[in-house]
Amino acid sequence: MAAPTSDAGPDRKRDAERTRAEILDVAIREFADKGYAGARVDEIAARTSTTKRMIYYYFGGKEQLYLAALENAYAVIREVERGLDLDELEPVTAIRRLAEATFDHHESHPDFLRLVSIENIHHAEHLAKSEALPGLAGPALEVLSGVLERGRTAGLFRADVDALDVHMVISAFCVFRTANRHTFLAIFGRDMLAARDREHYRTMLGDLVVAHLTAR
Amino acid sequence: MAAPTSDAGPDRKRDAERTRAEILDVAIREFADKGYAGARVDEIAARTSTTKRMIYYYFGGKEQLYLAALENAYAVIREVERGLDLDELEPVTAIRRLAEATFDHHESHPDFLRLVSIENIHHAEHLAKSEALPGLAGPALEVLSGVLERGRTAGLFRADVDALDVHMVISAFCVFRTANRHTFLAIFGRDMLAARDREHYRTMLGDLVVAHLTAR
DNA sequence: CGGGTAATGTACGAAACGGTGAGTTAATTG
DNA sequence: CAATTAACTCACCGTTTCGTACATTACCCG
Repeated sequence: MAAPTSDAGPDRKRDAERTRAEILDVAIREFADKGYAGARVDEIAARTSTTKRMIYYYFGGKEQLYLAALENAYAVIREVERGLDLDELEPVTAIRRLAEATFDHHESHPDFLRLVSIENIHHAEHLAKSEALPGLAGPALEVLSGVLERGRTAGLFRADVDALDVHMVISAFCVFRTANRHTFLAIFGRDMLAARDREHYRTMLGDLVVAHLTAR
Repeated sequence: MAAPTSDAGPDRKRDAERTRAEILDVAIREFADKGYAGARVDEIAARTSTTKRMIYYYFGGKEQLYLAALENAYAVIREVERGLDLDELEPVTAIRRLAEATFDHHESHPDFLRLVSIENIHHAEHLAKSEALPGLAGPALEVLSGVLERGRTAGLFRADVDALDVHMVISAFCVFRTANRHTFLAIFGRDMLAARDREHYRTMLGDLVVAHLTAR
């Protein structure tokens, strides 16, 4: 009489959604860790409580599984962006808040970044096939545009910086910090993700963006 | 009597160095394009004028070949850094020059960046084995430290920014622009490497760094 | 010029890998 | 309860892929 919500075990009931989700979860980690070509379908299967056959049953193949993992990662970051409410804040504070939210997300979701890096190595050819693609740009830019507009009319920000460029600077900083962590550590001996330097980098990002927007 | 320096052809003499160099050249492109696991030894061999056997003869195996490619890429960027002479320049100009040199190098050597990205996916485990590793940090930082010091004593720069952080910002910008080109294009419809925007990004990087250094 | 060695070409093996055919058990439904 | 379908298991296949044993050719030097 074990509850059907129990984790694993011999009395685990058949559950399509759970099985699918488990495969996807393991796949995200495996792809993020080894890259597309380096990931092994057999290995993914072995780390689940099901078999390799189920991967093909639910996803169709390695490539579709990878795409599903990638889309899932992007879906999560959109959640964060939507949850932000910056309209009430003073422009400079709002920009800082936005930068810090991006910073925090990248730090707490390292797999996302790794998948993006991997996707870039493959020239974003899988992402191009994704049906979710059109909706990906929206949230981040709309929020940012609003804040910039307010800052400009208040005479606080330069007029010649566009939203996409600001987004680029924020992303570049956060992406570099996590995506290039290992070579940076190997060469310069500094771990950009070390806990003790976290606040330093977090405020540095805010400083950087605000300085750029308010320069001259 | 064809010159032994001729490119290819039936009368090409035996030449160990040339063969080795040709393999390495092809390998760099192949690894940069497909990643470590995605690259195929047979494919690399096919693109050279020699055979797969030679790869094992000269390099020992796929992993050693990859490491050789990676080291070669790093060797090239150090050349650029050494060639810079910023001591005569006014600090603000010197910083701009340094940033632009990094910018230019990343633009003209896309393979280098891709190999670094790939190496990060593999947690820099190959780079850690490299004997060339200790010499990699030097040049870039020494030059930068000097400029910062001069800027500080001249009262131009903030006192609380260290060289490695500045280097990080410059790298982050340049790396993001090339390493994340494809997903950025797919999502936002802007090609960060488009020729028409080149000057825009180049001056933007200078603005960004200088604004950060001179803020407050 | 002839022996020796460095350089190169050929052909193949063994294991890894993505993918599938066909049957089996559990849930659902009339 | 029988029939139907969804979820799942197991064993297996063909190909790719890294690596190598072995034969062969060009070059150098006494």
